[in-house]
Amino acid sequence: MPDAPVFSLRLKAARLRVGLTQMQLGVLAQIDEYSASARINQYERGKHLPDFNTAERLAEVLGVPTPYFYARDDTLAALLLIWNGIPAEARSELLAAASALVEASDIDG
Amino acid sequence: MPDAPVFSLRLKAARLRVGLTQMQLGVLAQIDEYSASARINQYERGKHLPDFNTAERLAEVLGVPTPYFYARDDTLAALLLIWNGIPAEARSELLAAASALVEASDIDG
DNA sequence: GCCAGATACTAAGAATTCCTTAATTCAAGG
DNA sequence: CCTTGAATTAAGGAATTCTTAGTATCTGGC
Repeated sequence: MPDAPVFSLRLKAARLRVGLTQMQLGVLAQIDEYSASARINQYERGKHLPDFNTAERLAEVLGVPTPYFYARDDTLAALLLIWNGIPAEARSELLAAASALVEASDIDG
Repeated sequence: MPDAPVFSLRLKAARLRVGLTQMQLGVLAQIDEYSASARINQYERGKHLPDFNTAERLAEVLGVPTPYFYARDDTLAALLLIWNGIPAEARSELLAAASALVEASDIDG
């Protein structure tokens, strides 16, 4: 299967990290138990993509921010994974650090 | 319109920042000129959502990372905006800073 | 106020995509 | 082998989006 959608790769990676089967993931994300397995498989194989609400439920179950599923850049994906693992205060610090980097790159071109 | 999809809000905000009309944005994102206006409008009004490929083209035109469209959290959305405005080296620094924050919050719980 | 052009917005059927169902394939143990 | 759980697939029904054509709203000039 050439060029699987980003969504497929990220979903599968996240599911395997957590250690769920396709069916388990689907059921936890409130998909009907009779179609849960097929649907998660279709997402991971790149056959279909879920709507946004489903994506959000999958993200919650897997402990990732929803945007993670849509991040083609691996470095950004890594950053998004970290985002969900730190408390609100640390998130603010991170945003401040990012703003500082903007200033820096603006200055020295 | 109660609870417009995140995508709608982010798309409109990004388009207005850049200063394009709905039609201009659609055409630049390679949508047929006869349907460009209607489609962008449907996205911004939350009537429909685009497929992933279209979302990526819109993101490129608007100078935002694709995941930005799916970020419900405003703080994360701000971070994603910064991401596209800094060079690769600064991105690595940001990821390193984020990793350091994980260590910190792991330690002092 | 009125007009004209640009921009935003909408309805509805055509086109496309996803979801459900039922079944098949694959892998690891016993 | 045989069984069992997990992964995978086909195909039609269900749901969504896209195209088309048109209406509405806004803005500047007169």
